[in-house]
Amino acid sequence: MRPEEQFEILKHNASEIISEEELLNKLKRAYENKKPLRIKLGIDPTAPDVHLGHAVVLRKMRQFQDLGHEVILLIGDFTGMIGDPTGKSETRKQLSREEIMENARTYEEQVFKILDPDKTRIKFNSEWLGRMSFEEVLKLASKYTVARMLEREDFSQRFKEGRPISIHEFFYPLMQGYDSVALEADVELGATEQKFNILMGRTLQREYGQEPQVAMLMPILVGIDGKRKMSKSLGNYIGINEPPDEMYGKVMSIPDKVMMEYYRLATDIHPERINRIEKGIKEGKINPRDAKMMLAREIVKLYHGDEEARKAEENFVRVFQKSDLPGEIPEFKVDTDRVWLPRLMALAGLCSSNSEALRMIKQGAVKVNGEKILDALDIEISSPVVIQVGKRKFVKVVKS
RNA sequence: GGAGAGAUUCCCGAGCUGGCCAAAGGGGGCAGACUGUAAAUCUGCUGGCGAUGCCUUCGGUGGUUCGAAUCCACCUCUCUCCA
Repeated sequence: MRPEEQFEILKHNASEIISEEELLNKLKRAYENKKPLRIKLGIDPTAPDVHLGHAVVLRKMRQFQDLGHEVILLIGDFTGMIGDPTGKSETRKQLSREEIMENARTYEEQVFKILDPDKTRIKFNSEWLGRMSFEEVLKLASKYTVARMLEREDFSQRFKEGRPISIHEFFYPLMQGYDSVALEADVELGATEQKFNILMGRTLQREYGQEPQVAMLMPILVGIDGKRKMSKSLGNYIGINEPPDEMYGKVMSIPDKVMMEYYRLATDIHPERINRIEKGIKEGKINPRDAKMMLAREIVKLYHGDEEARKAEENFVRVFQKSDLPGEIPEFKVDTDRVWLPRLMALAGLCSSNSEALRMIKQGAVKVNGEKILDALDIEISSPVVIQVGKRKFVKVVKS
């Protein structure tokens, strides 16, 4: 494909490209020399749950791949020892070789739902970072100043507020930047929050006599709470490995006001059609709920296929619009005839403790076989019993 | 190296003239009502335990006391100012 066309495709949805001109030039050169660009995406080996937020970047990665470029998934096994300084995270415990490999494997499994496994190279940055001598580290550290380091928002803010910053945290951006040097990356992809680190790569590449990489920054997808960025630790994420029903339900629970963001960043629907949907909602021609159902179906389809998406929608309608039981309810086996309800709820994973179960019961959140229960009773399990907690948690208790 | 300040339950943050403290208030979260598993609003809950009581929790370890988040000693960590 012609470089200009490639450029237009790649530019879509990106929140910032530094610089567009450089990217276009690199694309042109790659085209002329028939030498694909080398695209870097760094990932942390500590979070094996890939979610829709990651997918925004990964899907862009896939575009590069489909255009014939070389994609490198860089597993930050060495940088993972520090952890990207977010201010919250203290120094992370060092992961063992096995843990890292295990995490990397889990990661691959998920990531290859989006990327083409045959066209993806995987690298570990311990390969070069782990071998650096102290002298080389000093050389690296001399390339940047404290003042410039403090420009990073996270650092400056913590500095200003008198919160601790450990010296070794300064090394995170340096290390990430050095990865680009070691890989001779042409483009580094990341979320906008990665801007500082990715720009560091440019600086260091220049210092080490290479042509600087293009920084390609993708927008951050807001979590299902509609407020903060999607992340595992905030618990507001939709994992790409989640079962269809769960995924569908989570999409339905996002606030209306972020729905269009999801349309744009998490689906493959054509932008013009998205605009029409947006307009339709504004003019009251489309019910926001229906638009959201379409969105949910679309997202589920992406990761589970058409059929599963259709089933998830059916289930959703049945459970939440007709307040029926879901088609499939997870079973929980017990080997006694009578169980104290709170205990049963805790054992079946519907609540985290007996005490919480008691609270739930008191608040009228618990139904047994469709009947609201307000007292902590014993339950007979001679025949299967369906317990519902809140709107969405169901378990069928069966005697084993 | 010196001088001060501080570390509280998921988070922020009161309490710190010892018992009324499982610990105010807010945030977040969960649940109920209303809905479209949306938003807004109102209400309740928010350490564990078959439970009007008991157990573990207020940076760590010891101590004083009938009794300590609260007092004392030492330790660890953090911040601020000085060098």
